[in-house]
Amino acid sequence: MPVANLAIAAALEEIADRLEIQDANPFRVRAYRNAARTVQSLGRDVQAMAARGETLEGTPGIGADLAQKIAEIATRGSCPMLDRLRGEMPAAITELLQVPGLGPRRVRALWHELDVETPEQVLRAARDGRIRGLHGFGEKTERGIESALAVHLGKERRLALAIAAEYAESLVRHLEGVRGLDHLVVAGSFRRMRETVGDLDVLATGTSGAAVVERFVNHPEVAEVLSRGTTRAGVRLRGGLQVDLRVVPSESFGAALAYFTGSKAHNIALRRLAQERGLKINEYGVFRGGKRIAGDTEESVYRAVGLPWIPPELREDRGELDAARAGTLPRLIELGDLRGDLHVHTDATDGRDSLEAMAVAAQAQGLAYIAITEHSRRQAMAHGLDPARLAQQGTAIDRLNARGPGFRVLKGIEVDILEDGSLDLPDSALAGLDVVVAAVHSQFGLARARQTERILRALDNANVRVLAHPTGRLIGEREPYDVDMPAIVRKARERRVAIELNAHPERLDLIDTHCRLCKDAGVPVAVDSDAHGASDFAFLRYGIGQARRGWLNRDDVLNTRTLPALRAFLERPAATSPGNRTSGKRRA
DNA sequence: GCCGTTTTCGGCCCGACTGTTTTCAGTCG
Repeated sequence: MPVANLAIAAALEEIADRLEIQDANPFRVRAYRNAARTVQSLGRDVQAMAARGETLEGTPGIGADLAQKIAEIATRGSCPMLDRLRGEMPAAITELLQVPGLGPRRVRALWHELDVETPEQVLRAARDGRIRGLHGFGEKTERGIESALAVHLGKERRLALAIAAEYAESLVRHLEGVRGLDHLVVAGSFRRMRETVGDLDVLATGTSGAAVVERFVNHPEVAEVLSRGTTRAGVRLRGGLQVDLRVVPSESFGAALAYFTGSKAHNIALRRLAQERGLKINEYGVFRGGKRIAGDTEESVYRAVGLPWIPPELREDRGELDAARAGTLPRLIELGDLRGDLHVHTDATDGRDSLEAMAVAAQAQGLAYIAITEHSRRQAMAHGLDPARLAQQGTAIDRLNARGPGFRVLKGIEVDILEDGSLDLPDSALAGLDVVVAAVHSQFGLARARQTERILRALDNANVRVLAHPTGRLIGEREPYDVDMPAIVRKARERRVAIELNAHPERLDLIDTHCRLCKDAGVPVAVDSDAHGASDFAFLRYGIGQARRGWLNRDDVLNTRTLPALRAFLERPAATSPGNRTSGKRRA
């Protein structure tokens, strides 16, 4: 999504937060939250739309009023209502809503009764014992707030999916031995393969909930038990990750799985659909009146409301229910569909393993080909290749391929896009390669227009076949650089260039909504590991998760193609007369 | 604030757990 959309969504969330603290109509609050979500996952740049005088009116959940407010926020960063709300309450107060255990009512009470408005002030009030005296608060609540605030002020709260996966797998192993345990699944955003995970939701079915809960709270990593009942418990692990467990009867497995997989927005939409049919969905099943009519499997739940099963990665209320109803759900790509990997490093530059070791590992992963794409010379710290070393590596690749048929190693490069949009290696060095992957590794802070122009110019070089990690973000570390992604996708279509979905767990760059942008434009996406070591091909699983979240099917992904079909795509258009914009080399 | 072949007003998803309560409000997912 364009960065500006994120800012607009944040402003809408802020309105919702402040309205909530003012005890506004909850459905009005929800309207703002829904609008924020819509703007955030929109493929179009709302700021650019506003500049053209277009609004979002008519988009589901956005009427005349919200459309007008969004346009104003897009133009000047705020709107009169937000200005007014900001004037009526302290600036930092919305941050308190992020603290577990603090909702709008308590935040309002703390602010009005104790005149505290920042996390630090509330923490001090808790430590001074000033909170327990307030109506509706007690000593335990005060201690809960104190400990939640200490965590909140300590560190960021969302973990990369790959890290969460290690905890999830450990928890599953720990619980598997419990007697009477039937199903055991980690649901939630983890199952939806979101790029970061705020907490883990473990769902179990079986005869003895108490036994499962008992085993669960005794996991060696548990630092604190937040709650425990006979069917549900919550803990915080030593690393700070919160894990919630829920145990339901086996006949409710499907309903509970759907329920705890979410997303919340998807569930709300699904239950509304059920309501229209005179049904009620909860975590125990689908009910007509008092009678249970479905719930043992997820399929049965969706069937009850007239829909086919919807893959978890799509459950974000971004049109999947309509698509399911229309029978147009995509047949999502699977890890096994990948035939190759077009972004791989070796120890010739900053990789950890040799060319041969990388080839062996890729083969073990089930791939039929890889492209070796080292950094170019500008990346001095990574020992980037100059033309001579690139040629040397080509010779080594020839030798490897000569050993026999079957697995193939392609010659490539991850060439730097320099600040002016030119490439870090001359065309003469690039022309002989099988695949040229271009990427930005410097000057992340350029203004949007310049950054976009820089990348567009790089794509005009006819040697470039793939644009790698298109926004340069590092999850939780570095923001994406500010680019006009719709413009880049348009250029990629025009130049027949693929766009990479970098599967490295810290990158996962392309994001899901941009995957859909590519899909809709017919621009192939390359799901690549960016492997710097033999074990890194395992990253592909996360790239596939992200691709599925972006609605991609096998045909949308470049490296599902057979080697001959891939080569056909990689082939440079024959040189033609200048000015032909779909083929031919650009003038230098 | 949005939305509507039953409605332009009156709806808007559902349940568990905790703590502070004597029957429930607040929060969370």
